[in-house]
Amino acid sequence: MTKPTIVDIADALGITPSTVSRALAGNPNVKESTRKSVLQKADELGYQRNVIASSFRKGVTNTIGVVVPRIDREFFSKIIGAAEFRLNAAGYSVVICQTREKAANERKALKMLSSIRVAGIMISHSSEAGTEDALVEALSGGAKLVQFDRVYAGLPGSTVENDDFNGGYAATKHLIDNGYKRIGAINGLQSTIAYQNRYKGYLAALADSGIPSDGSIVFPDSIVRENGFTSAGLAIDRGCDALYCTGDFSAFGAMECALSRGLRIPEDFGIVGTANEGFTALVTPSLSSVDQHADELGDKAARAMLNLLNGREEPEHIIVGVTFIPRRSSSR
Amino acid sequence: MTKPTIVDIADALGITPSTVSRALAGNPNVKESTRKSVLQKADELGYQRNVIASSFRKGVTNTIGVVVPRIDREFFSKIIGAAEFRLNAAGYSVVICQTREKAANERKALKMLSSIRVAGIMISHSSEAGTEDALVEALSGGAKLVQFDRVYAGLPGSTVENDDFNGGYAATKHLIDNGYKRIGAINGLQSTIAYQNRYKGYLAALADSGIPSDGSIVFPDSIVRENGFTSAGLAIDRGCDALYCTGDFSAFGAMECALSRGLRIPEDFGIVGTANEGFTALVTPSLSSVDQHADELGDKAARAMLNLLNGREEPEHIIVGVTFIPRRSSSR
DNA sequence: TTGTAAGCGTTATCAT
DNA sequence: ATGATAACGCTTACAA
Repeated sequence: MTKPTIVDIADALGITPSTVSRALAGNPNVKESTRKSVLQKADELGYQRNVIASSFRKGVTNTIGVVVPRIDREFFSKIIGAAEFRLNAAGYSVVICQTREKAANERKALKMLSSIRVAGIMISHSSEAGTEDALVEALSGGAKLVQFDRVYAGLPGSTVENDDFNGGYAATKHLIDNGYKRIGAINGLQSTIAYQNRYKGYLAALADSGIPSDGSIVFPDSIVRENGFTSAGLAIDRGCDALYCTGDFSAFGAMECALSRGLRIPEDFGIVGTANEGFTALVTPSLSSVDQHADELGDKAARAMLNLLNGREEPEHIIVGVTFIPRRSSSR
Repeated sequence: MTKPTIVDIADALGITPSTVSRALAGNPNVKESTRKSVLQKADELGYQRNVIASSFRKGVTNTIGVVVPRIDREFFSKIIGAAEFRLNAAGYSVVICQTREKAANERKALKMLSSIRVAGIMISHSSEAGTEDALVEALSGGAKLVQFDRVYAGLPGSTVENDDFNGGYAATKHLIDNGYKRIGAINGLQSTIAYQNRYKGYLAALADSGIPSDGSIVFPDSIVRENGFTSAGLAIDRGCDALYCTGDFSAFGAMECALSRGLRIPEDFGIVGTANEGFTALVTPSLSSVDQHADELGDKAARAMLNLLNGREEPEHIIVGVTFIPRRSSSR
């Protein structure tokens, strides 16, 4: 026997499908007794709403598309985990797409999401820019937009970002407070806004303490371990006694370099990273880092999405605070 | 103006929607010239198939549900990342659900997936058992099943698991080969089949080398860092000079304990972990570990799913090999 | 408060 | 190779 529909319920009760539909949808214009009998019969028949039919009729699904560069990065997987939790609780399912940092993949993902008529799109853009048009196109069906972490200006919808400026500021200030005198920065490719803002924080902290900045000890490379190692070598050659790093892996590379040169950490050389990856607490010496509250960020992004879906008109622009976690690598 | 449909294309071309539908679906019974004109007109009008309508008509979506305990664990996020990549390439979208190790959440997730009529379900079960009925129910609509990592017997569909036995065997054998004499095990709660199999591998390696096993140096606790520390203390008290650990965090805890007691690693004490988490290569001393090839596992699980979706009848039961990665913590 | 009836866009069946 | 037609299950004006 085939799955029961609202018609079956209606027939069994001697009423019409519209009333059943209304009762099931919680429409207030349904007599309490009618609602009760409908719900009971539905239960009795093992009725399960045909979500596809419903979505088809309404022209939109109860699905949220989440687009990230990669899901297997701790930061993103935490965000997605938290977002999924809240969205699921609100009755939405979550479709994920990875761009692997490619604009072409991002376009494809957006196309796919719009084709399955998602109710909303949550996105952290790939490092390759220039997908605004595809995003606008994907929203043409009425999907709501929440951008998080990596955000484009000039688009509709809400945004959720870290307080990157203060992350950079706090980390740098901590190094200053610990007596480091010549503090370099491995500050990431400056095409990424977040990295720009962290760098601004770094500069502000130096300025506030009357320390002149020096471009020769700033290394705007991709923040991988190897680059951290290389840049740290140059920084040390140029007289640095500390490094602010906009990533943990580059910070770790820097630490390896300093240790390989016989420097003691934190006595001779201080290092702070960013992201508070799980490994930072486990390495020797443990690595100070800026925690980005990924869980909170994911949760807030999901809430912002739900607000839009629930009819909120004015977009929200949320800043999620960061927390500097001092550890051994910079505490003397 | 509203989104164009196949009716618009048909009207514009003076043919019927059926033909347009067939042309778009790649039905061979369509004249080449007709197909061409349809595709061109579709492109011209900016036609996008209404996937919901199509799914509605066909009774099934092009969506695969993936159920895992948590997405923010490296092992699972890698699996999902790889699976998403392959499934997307095959035209499927991926819905994710987290159970957070709770059977109740797993039931809810399965219900949700069946309600959105997913074409297939890929699942690694929560540690709370007993959801077979919900799974069977969720499959009643015809969805295909692939179980991975944590697998129940007696269910339809394919399975993809690690070669846990050989992981335990190889790691233990390596310790033996490095001259460790009294090798304990932090082997995880034995309700998990994978841990059972790893433990069997451990026992077999000992037996093959003529080393008697000793239950007093086997610690079947939850494999968190703290338990690793505690168990290692007992193991050391009981004369162990090495530990096989079925997880990396417990192995790390064990390492901390050994170091805190003034033991040198690997000279005095050897440790191997399992999972090859990112941090294992970064800690001091670096931690030997069993790599589970999470990417490969995710990819193979996705392929198994695609095979079922493409009509394969006989389920596959795939074992994904593991690789022991020797590092400093056990190499002397 | 409930019923009527139309229609969402696609696809499958049957006929031509 | 194409056309005609019905149907998938639900929602929603509109009418009663």
